[in-house]
Amino acid sequence: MTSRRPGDGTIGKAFEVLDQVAAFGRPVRFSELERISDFPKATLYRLVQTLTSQRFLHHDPDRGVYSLGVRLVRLAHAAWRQSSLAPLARPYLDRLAQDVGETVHLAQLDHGMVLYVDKRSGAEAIEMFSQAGKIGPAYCTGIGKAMLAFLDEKALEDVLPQQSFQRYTDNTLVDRATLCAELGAIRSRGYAFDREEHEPGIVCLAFPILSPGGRIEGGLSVTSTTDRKSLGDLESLAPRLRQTASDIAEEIAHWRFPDEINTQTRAG
Amino acid sequence: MTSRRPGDGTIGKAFEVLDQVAAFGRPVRFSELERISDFPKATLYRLVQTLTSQRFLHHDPDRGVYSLGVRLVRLAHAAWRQSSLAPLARPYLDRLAQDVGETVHLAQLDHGMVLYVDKRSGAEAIEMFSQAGKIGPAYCTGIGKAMLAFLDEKALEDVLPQQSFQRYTDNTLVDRATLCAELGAIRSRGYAFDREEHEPGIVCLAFPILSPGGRIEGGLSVTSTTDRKSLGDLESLAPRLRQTASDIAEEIAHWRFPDEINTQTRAG
DNA sequence: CCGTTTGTTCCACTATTTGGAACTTAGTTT
DNA sequence: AAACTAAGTTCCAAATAGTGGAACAAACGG
Repeated sequence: MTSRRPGDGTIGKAFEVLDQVAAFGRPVRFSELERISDFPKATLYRLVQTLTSQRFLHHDPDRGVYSLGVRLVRLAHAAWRQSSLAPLARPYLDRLAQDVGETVHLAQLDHGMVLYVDKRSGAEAIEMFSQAGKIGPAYCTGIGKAMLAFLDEKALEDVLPQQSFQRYTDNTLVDRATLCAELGAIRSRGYAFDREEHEPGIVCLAFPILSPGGRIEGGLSVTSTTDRKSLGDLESLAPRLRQTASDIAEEIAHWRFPDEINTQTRAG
Repeated sequence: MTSRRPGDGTIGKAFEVLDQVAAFGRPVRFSELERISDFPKATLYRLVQTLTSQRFLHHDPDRGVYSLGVRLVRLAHAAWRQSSLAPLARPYLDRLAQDVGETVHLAQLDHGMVLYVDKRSGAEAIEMFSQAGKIGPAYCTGIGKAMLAFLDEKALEDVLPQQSFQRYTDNTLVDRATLCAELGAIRSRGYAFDREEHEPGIVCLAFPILSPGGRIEGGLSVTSTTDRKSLGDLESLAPRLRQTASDIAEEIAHWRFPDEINTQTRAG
């Protein structure tokens, strides 16, 4: 029913349960889970037991509810640190945000969507939705389109069907053909705009971060509001952004992991 | 060999692999994993394939290395948001940090260790995964001891053997008996100190956050350095801290999740 | 007090995982 | 260039681990 890939067996099922718990966005009863799940009660029960024993779920015995476990936070911290993109890009983001005085985002593609991995808020705090770990659509954000545009044909073929093409504003690109044309333009221009396609009044300029081999490593964007900056104003920041994107790309390419240290067998 | 609980079958094995990748702290070759893993090559291979297909691991084909996948970051964001502690405590942390002008930590217990879930450094802003998700020892930090002291006997029995009792400084409590005595003192006093037990020159004052039922929900601490604040100075902050801890506790107790909204079947 | 809902256990059936071994590449050495 | 070595990938029969219908226990609501 759901998009569980064949061949991922029990492990895939366990992760599906995790996603279902996450989708609730709040602690959840066993019976609630059972209702939305395809699994028979006993099966679901055992999956939940196992996940709880592994601390990927947390069971509050007072309220009888399950929520995502803290071990995820712990692992995610490790994931963030060992990803080559976010930690290396950090100082560059700081400097860029300071220079341009607007909100700056760093993102990666995850399963056809934009996953924000870091953020700097500009002078004024526009409280938009975005924080590390947050996800958003790819087809209607500047940073999303910048990354899509540089996927190879095969990867794009995977990712296009995952776009929901929901209309958020009058400017949202709502079909595949229009999006593909736009991606072509972005590819030849080298960068992408968000022309209020996701939220009215919000515009952005975005660059891809490309490895020397041309593989897409992530995206970088500057976001502003129409009453502060026109698209033309934003475009004048293009050289500064391009430079930062390529600085980050080079940093990643040159990065050699501190060779051969078997570190800890769990410190404490 | 490793502490894989019996009965957690294939799922436990998959998570063990995730931990092993995390322990490297850097992208890792398949052969490196094979070396430290108890699993036969073919088995490990399939586990890694499955985890990669599920985006819990990421495979960089250029370098032939695996790292933790971005899906973890995504799930962790959901975990952080739906945990009752961290999001609810946020405004209280802000205010407390501003008032006391020192670093403030919010933590939970995870597997006998301290898991930091939020932090304020005097003035500066939040960076979620660079700081949240970090772990530290429980037996030699103020916030850790504050939480240990209020565990029930059974839970404490689980957790004490997990302490490494490594000596970090002259003041570190390095055996179970001494620690238990200290926990008793903390229980009757209501709060804990870190008397340079983890790092020389670093002291802290910490309170537990307790549910109405007496269950430990987390811990709250103010950290300073010996040249800025004496233990006595810190202790004078106790009423302020106690208040904040109980405010947070009450917030958690009163929190009723926005009843019965089946939200999205995955937005887009 | 009794019906109802929610959570937990059992166990014969079966599908999935297992891992030794053989087979490719890719990279070195003689 | 042929002969080695190491890393990564595939196969398949045997064994194990997961399945789920159904019965049971506990908690709730009127």
